[in-house]
Amino acid sequence: MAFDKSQSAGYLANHLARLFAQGLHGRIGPLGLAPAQFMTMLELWAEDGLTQADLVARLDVEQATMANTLSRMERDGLVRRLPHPEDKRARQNWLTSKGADLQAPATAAAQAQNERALRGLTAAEQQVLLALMRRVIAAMK
Amino acid sequence: MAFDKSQSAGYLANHLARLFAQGLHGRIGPLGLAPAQFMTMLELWAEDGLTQADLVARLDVEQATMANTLSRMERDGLVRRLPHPEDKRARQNWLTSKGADLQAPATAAAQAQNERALRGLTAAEQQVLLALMRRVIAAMK
DNA sequence: TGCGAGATAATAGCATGCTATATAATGTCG
DNA sequence: CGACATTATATAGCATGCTATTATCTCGCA
Repeated sequence: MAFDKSQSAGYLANHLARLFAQGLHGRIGPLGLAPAQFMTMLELWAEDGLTQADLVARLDVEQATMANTLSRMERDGLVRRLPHPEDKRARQNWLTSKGADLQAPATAAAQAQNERALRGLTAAEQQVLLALMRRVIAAMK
Repeated sequence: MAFDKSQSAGYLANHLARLFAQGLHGRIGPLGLAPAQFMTMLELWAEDGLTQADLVARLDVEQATMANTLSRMERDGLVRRLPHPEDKRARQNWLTSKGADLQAPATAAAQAQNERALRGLTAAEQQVLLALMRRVIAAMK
């Protein structure tokens, strides 16, 4: 029995994620944002001044991955990284005004990408898909 | 209204794919295979001697991505890349015996990873998830 | 108090993925 | 036949993601 990739959840998840990333890249790239930067900005738009460790916990990526992403975001003028007032090991990540101003256009672009991707599904099917993905994620963590 | 990542198909797809990749990496890494290499091997196990262009079409990755993956696979002794007998531009990718021998253990590992990920869903729910992911992928291409 | 464990971040090294180019071979058409 | 487009592959450059390691700093507890 051959391994059928169209019956493999892992294969489909990988393919789905690549297509989403490409689509998002095309929509937010013109704003000066990359996909992983956008994910990080979402957290900072919700609560500014988070540390790298905070972001690692909220986004479930490795510390080294977040360190590199934050470094590129600082280079690109999206955040400033200032010493934590109570812990000399840590740095707080604060949005620049440029970074803050991107919230509306970037979230609109991401929403448009999600709608584009899901437009062939009914509202009920969309909710089923999201719920099943959340359950599988929770089961794998 | 804040953008809710647990309601974003793109965010969930990214998270899901990362978890699958980590799990698969842990299971097939000991065999000497990386995830993208496994995906490529699946096609070669089904039909040996495919060209890079064949693999690009079947796996829906960019040509440059496949070029790099095949180069690492050759370096790792999984494939041999020989001149195409009828087209001097192309090279055929042939499994080594080492590569061929990995089919059973690697597909078993991938199957185990899929089962691990989906074990919290009923068989019906699993089929719904796969079907919805396939439809979204088809809609985005 | 002071030492060792734990926490925070940076860095090195690698695999995947992308876009953009470059090179060579093939194919098409006037 | 020969110019031009097309096809097959390679390479450069970059973003994301991972594991492993290191340097600092904080904290709890003997």
